[in-house]
Amino acid sequence: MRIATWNVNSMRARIDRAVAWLERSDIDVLAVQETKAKDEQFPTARFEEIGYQVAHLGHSQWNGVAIISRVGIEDVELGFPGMPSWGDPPAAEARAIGATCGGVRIWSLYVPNGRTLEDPHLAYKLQWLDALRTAGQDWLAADPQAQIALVGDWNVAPQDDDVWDMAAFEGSTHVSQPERDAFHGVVDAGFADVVRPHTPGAFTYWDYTQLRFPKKQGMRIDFVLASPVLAGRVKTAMIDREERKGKGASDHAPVIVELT
DNA sequence: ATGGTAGTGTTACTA
Repeated sequence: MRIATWNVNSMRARIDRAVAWLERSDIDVLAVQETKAKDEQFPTARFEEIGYQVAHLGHSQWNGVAIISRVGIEDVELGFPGMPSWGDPPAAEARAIGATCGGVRIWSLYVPNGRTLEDPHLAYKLQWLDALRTAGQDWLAADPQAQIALVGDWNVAPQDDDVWDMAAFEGSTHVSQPERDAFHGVVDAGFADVVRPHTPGAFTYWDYTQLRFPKKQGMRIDFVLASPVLAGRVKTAMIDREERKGKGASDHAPVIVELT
C-alpha cells in the first residue's frame, strides 16, 4: 500500500495536475491540505471517475483538508478530540480529517501557520499541536497496536537542516524552540517521522517568491508520523520534487510512503 | 527597488 500527503494550495486550481499525479503515482490513499474550498465546491467527481472515494472538510476559501482513497474510507471524523477553536465566536477550523483506509487510520492535518512569534496565531498553533499530542497519546493508550498515520503540513521545521539557511529564519516562526518542542511532543507520544531516514537533506516546500525552488532554498515542513506498528511496515519513502516543477505547481511537493 | 508569487475573491487577506 502506498500513502501520500500533499498540501495542494487549492484543489480547484490544481485539479488537473492532482488527477494526473494520482494516475501516474500508484497511490492508494492521498491526504491533502489547503484545499481552499467549501465541501460543495470540492471536485469530488473528478476523483470518483478514476476510482477513488473522497472525504472532505472545508468551510470557506481558507484551510480545507481531505482524504482520497481507493482502499475504502470508513469512520470519517471531522477534527480530532480536543482540537482548539479559533476566531470570534470561536469555531473549529477545517484543519483535520480522519478516516480508516485499508486498515490504517489516516489523519490529514493542516497545522496553523503561526504567522509571527508575537501573533496570537502562534499560541493557537502551539495549543493545536499540544492537543494533537494528547489525542495521539489517547489513541495509542486505547490500542498500542493501532496503525495510525498523522500526515500533512506541520508548518514546523524540526531541525536546522530542514531550512536552507538558519540565518534567514532569525526571529521567524517554524524554527522556534517552542514550535520544535510542540512537534517533538507528538513524536514522543509514539509517532515517528518515517520519511526522513529515506530522504536525507530533502525539502518538501519552496516559497513561490524569490526563485526559491530553482535556488534550492526550501523547507521540510510536511511529514508522515507513524505509530509503532505502522512504522514497522514502512518499506521506503520519497518526496516527489518533480511535481513542484512547471506552471501551475503547488508550492509543496507530495510526500509518499510505501508500506509492506 | 522595503521588493517577490499564488489563490480566492475583492480591491484585502493568507501563506
